Amino acid sequence: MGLPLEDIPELHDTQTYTLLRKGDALFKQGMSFTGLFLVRSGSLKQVSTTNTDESLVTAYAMPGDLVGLDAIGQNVYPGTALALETTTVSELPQERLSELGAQLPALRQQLCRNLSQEVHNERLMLRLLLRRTAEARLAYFFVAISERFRRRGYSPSRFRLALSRSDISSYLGLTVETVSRTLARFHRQELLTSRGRDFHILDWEGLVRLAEASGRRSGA
Amino acid sequence: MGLPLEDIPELHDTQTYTLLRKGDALFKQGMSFTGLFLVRSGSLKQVSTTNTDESLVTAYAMPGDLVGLDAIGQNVYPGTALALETTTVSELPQERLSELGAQLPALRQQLCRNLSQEVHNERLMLRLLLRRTAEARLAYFFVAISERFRRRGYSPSRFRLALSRSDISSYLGLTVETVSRTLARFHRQELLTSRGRDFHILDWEGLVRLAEASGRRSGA
DNA sequence: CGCGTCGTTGAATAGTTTCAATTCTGGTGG
DNA sequence: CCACCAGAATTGAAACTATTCAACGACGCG
Repeated sequence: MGLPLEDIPELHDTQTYTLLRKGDALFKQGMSFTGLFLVRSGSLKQVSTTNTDESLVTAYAMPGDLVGLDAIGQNVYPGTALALETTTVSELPQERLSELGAQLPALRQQLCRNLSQEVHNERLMLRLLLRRTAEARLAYFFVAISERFRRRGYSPSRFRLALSRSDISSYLGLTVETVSRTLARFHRQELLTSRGRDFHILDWEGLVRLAEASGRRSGA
Repeated sequence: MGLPLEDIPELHDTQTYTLLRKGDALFKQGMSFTGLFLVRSGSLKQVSTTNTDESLVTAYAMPGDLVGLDAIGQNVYPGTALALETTTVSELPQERLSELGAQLPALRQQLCRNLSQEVHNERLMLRLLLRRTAEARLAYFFVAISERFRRRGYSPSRFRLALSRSDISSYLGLTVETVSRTLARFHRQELLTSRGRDFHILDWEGLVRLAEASGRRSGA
C-alpha cells in the first residue's frame, strides 16, 4: 500500500461512502473480489491467516491508500481488512473499474504499474528485513511510516499509529517484547519517543542510519 | 516468478532467441525497460543491489518463467538478471506487449492478475519467513522449488539447482554457514540429501511438516 | 472502581552469526 | 591426463541477538 494511484482523478468521483467503527471488517479473507476501496479517513490493517493458523499483519492503510489490490489476482480477498479506529472508505466497484479501464487505457496501465512497483517494493523490503536485526527493522519501519505521513501532508515527525505493539511486531516478524525493548532503547538514545500509540521522531538522521545499516557486522 | 502466464499462446510465437553463457547478464539493474523475457532453457537469478551496497538474490527463474515483470512499474529493471548456466530466452518486446494488450484485453487483464498474485505471494511468503527459523526457511524453500519443478513437468524429488549455497543463503536471508549446517542436519534426519548442486528429496511429508511449523514454540 | 487487555521489564534459553580453519570441487594449464 | 589452484562448501567454537516464560504496571472501558 502507499501507492501514488490517488493521482487519478476519476477514482475520486464516488458518492458511496462507508463508515466503519473500530474492529469492523471491510471485507473478510476468502470473500470474492467485489472492488477496491479508497481510505478517506481513519486507518485499517490487513490480516492474513495462513493454513497453519498463524495470523499475520500484512499491510497498513492510511487515508489516501487503496485497499484490496492484492485481491485482483485470485478474485478473492487474501486477507481480512479491519478498521483500527473510526474509518470511512469509498468503494470502487469492479464494474466501474472495468468501465474506466476501457475508457482510459492509461488507468489500466497505471494500475499495472502500481502493482509491478509493489512486487518490487515488497520483494526488496522484506528480503532486506530478513537479514536485519530488530533495531534495524524498527528503524526502517518508522522511517517508512514517517515518509508516508509526509507524502500525505501530515507531520512526518509526530503522528499517531493506530497499530498496537502486537500489530507492529507481527508486521515486522518480531515478538511484542522485542519491539517494546527496542522502542525503550530508541527512547534512551533519543531517537524516537512514544507514549502509547503517539510517536515523536527526534533524530531522523539517526533513524535513517540505523535503518540502512543491517545491524550486523559484515556489510554484505 | 513461477507464474502461470505461459498459458497464453500468443506469448510463445516468437522467433528471437538469445543465448546466454554462465555469468552473462540478460539485463542490468537500472537499464530502462525494453520488454519481458521468457526462459526457454537453463536458469537465471535476479540480483538487486540496494543503496547500501548489499546485493540480494531476489528471484530465481527456470524454464517457463517470465523475467522482468517487476520492471514495469518504474520502467527500469530493478535488478540484474544473471545466467546461472547456459541459458536461452526469448524476448517479448514492450511494443509487442502493448500491441497484444490492445488486441486482447484478456492478456492485459491476465498480466494484472499475475502481478496482483505476486504481490500477495511475496507479502505472505516473506512475512512468513520473517518469523521462522533457518530450518523452517530452508524446508519451505525446497518444498516451493520442488513444486515448481513438478508443475513444469520435471521430477519433483530429484533436481539440480544452479544456485550456489551463497545464492540460497542470500535468497533466504541467512548466512552460508547456517545453510550448510542445516542441510547437513536434513541429511542426518534423512529428509533431503545433496551433493553439490544436485538435490534429492527423501521425505516430502517431513519437509512439509517443517516448512509449515514456524520452528518456534508458540504457534501464533 | 474493578477487570481485562496492552505494554513493559527481567532472567534464562535457544538459535544465528561471526571468525577461523579445513576440505572439497571444478576448471585450467602444463 | 594429471596436478594444481581458487572458489565453494563444510565444520567447530565463541559471541551475540532474539525468543521464551514469568511477573508486574498502566491504561481504557464498562
